[in-house]
Amino acid sequence: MKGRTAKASTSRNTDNKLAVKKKGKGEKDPNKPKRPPTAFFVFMEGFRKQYKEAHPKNKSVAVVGKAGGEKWKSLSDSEKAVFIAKAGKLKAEYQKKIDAYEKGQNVEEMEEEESDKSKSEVNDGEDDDSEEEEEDDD
DNA sequence: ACCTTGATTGTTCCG
DNA sequence: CGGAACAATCAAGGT
Repeated sequence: MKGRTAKASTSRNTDNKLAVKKKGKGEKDPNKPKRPPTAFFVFMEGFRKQYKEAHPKNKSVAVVGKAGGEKWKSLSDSEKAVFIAKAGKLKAEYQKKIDAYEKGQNVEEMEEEESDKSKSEVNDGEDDDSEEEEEDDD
């Protein structure tokens, strides 16, 4: 959870007309990156396979979903941290893709005028190769 | 569609 | 104008 500490209700409304989001799924962007899997999904990726081996005759993903959810809650913080770390990396990469995607759509129409326009370089240097596997035994 | 949880996003309101 | 807080949508997996 980020800084979004869910406060129950601060009585901050007069008419209760809170966010009504629409699907707006009509937009088709070929370059639009999908959302990266959350820690739970990353965990599920392996869990599904595991479950499939334990129950090769199962066909419902729903069953695996429920089982995964329960297992997930049964994991220790340290174990979950492993997936969270992976999700964190994926999220970072996703943000990078989004950056590129937005820039691609933004060929022109730049509201932000930068006096200095000499900067149009995307970081291509990949040096982050430190595989860190922190496993903490409880 | 079933189903899970987390993350991102959109919307509204207060300072 | 910006952040805080909340509400809703979306991400995959297999038949």
